[in-house]
Amino acid sequence: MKKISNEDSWAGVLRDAGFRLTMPRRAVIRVLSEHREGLAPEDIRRLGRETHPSLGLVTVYRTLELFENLGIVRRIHLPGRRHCFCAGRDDTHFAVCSRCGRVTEFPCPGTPGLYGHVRTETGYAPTGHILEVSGVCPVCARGREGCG
Amino acid sequence: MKKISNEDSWAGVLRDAGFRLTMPRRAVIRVLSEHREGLAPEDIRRLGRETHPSLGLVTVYRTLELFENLGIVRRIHLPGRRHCFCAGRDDTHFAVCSRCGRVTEFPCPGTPGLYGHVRTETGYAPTGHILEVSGVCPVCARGREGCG
DNA sequence: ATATCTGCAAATTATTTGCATCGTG
DNA sequence: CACGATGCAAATAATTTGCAGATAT
Repeated sequence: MKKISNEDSWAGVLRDAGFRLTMPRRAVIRVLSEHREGLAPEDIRRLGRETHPSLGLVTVYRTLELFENLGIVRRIHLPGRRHCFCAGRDDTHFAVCSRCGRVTEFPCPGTPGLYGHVRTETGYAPTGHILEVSGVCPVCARGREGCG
Repeated sequence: MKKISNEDSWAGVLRDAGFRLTMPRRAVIRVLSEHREGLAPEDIRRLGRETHPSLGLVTVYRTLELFENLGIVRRIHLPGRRHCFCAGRDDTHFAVCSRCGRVTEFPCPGTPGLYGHVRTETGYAPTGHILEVSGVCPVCARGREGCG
């Protein structure tokens, strides 16, 4: 019994939402599926051209925006200024390796405690949150050569 | 006994770190002290010109970078793409009002639980984190006119 | 006095838009 | 076939750099 791959599952999300499964989108899906680190739009275009040589940067931007809206790609807010993107559902969070840039998803530790804390401290009624943890990934912690 | 104002305290940080307290920097400090919402560099320049008419956008960028490095100003990563800046120490977090954009600092709810969770789930050794909570601020929750 | 800081103009980088064409459903 | 999607070129927005002159200490 074949396990449904990440790529197949994304294709399903696209179709279910009424969007077409085109070659450029396939290329972007493949790139994001095969990489575990945050990628800038320009990186995605370059890597995507390995399988779809005519892939344009504009299409990458549009595809990322679409995938972000569909909840299957996440924008990463690195300490610096450039936005990166990564495969990931929008109910999870990311750990970002400060050595190699690898990104790993982890489930939300739970909001009740946090939201109660915020309500007490600020009076706000919380509705959502962004959480990113930076640290050293297992590969970098073990070997000296890192994982990049 | 006069309470040390935010502005005086910032001036102290600057001097202690060996930087000069110039008019443009005073202007930026004043703007950030007087506003409780995230401001884009362009906003800061416009508001800063009320007291220092020759304030340039480039200087605003450089000042924000300096203040961020000194740990007295924080970059806010809004859902969209534009970076905003806000007064705040770097050991706190922000609640951002989704209605009026007001930003309120709150103390970190504590990292041990979170970091243990991340370690278990990902194997990463956490060293820091970004946390932003979105919600409705008390002013917007009460009146209909919001606070903007 | 003098090294830091500033502001302008211009360069660079990031992102969006217009439009003719292409390709999926 | 029809409409959504693409890619290019160009427009716009965001940020950085070079440098001559101003200014805090």
